[in-house]
Amino acid sequence: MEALLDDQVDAMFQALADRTRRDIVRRVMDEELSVSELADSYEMSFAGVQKHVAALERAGLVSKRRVGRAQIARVEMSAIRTVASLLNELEDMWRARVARIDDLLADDEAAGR
Amino acid sequence: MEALLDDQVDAMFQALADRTRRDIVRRVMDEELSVSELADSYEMSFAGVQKHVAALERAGLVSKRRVGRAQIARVEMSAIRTVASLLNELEDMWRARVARIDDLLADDEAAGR
DNA sequence: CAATAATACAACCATCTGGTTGTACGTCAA
DNA sequence: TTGACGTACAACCAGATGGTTGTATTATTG
Repeated sequence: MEALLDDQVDAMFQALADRTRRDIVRRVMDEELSVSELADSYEMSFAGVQKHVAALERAGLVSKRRVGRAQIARVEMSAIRTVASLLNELEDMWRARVARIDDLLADDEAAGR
Repeated sequence: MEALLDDQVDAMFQALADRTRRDIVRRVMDEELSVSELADSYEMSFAGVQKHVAALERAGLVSKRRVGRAQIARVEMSAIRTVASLLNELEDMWRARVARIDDLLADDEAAGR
């Protein structure tokens, strides 16, 4: 397991806390797209979209490769999985807590109420 | 399935994009705690912690119940699961995409390269 | 080489954020 | 009833965010 720095986790959640960036992630997950192809999908300026892609890249959720004069964005699925597992681990903690409480109740029962 | 509004998703990711708030979630998941009990764990002012709890509550990740003069915070696990499933769905999309590409390659193979 | 396309980035702006202090209000204890 | 406790919230501040326009850089095309 990689030890995740708080700064990195902050950046990942922050990057996902914007609907345009979440949409970019979904679109790029479906097929790799250049920054200008992405920009065509949104009302905002090219520079606006470019900044969003840069934010996703800083967070490690997206990477780019140069093809001619285009920069092709692709999703870094491992980073997405990292974020997902942070939340899935909470689910595990929760189940452990519920089990713990159930045990306590069972003990009370066994000890004669 | 509940249709999730972008505003709500924004708020949930945003709430999780702060290390103090993520820590509060973890601590409150382990055991319910009052706002002042929580506040004792952090360097910042009581009001600072109170605002963080309020942000988590606005995002629906935490709820509070009054006990005497204390407000006891508890995690809304269903909301955490909602966020987790948004990311887990991306994993499903990814697997579908990979399968699609594998099929294309298999077709090429079958069609004699 | 000149012109255009795709990108990056600086500078700017309004708004949001994460923190602070101070004040007000409901609840418990003496 | 009077304090003290636990909480909420307003006002304020510095710095981040999400958008804009304008300019510079690099790569392709005629």
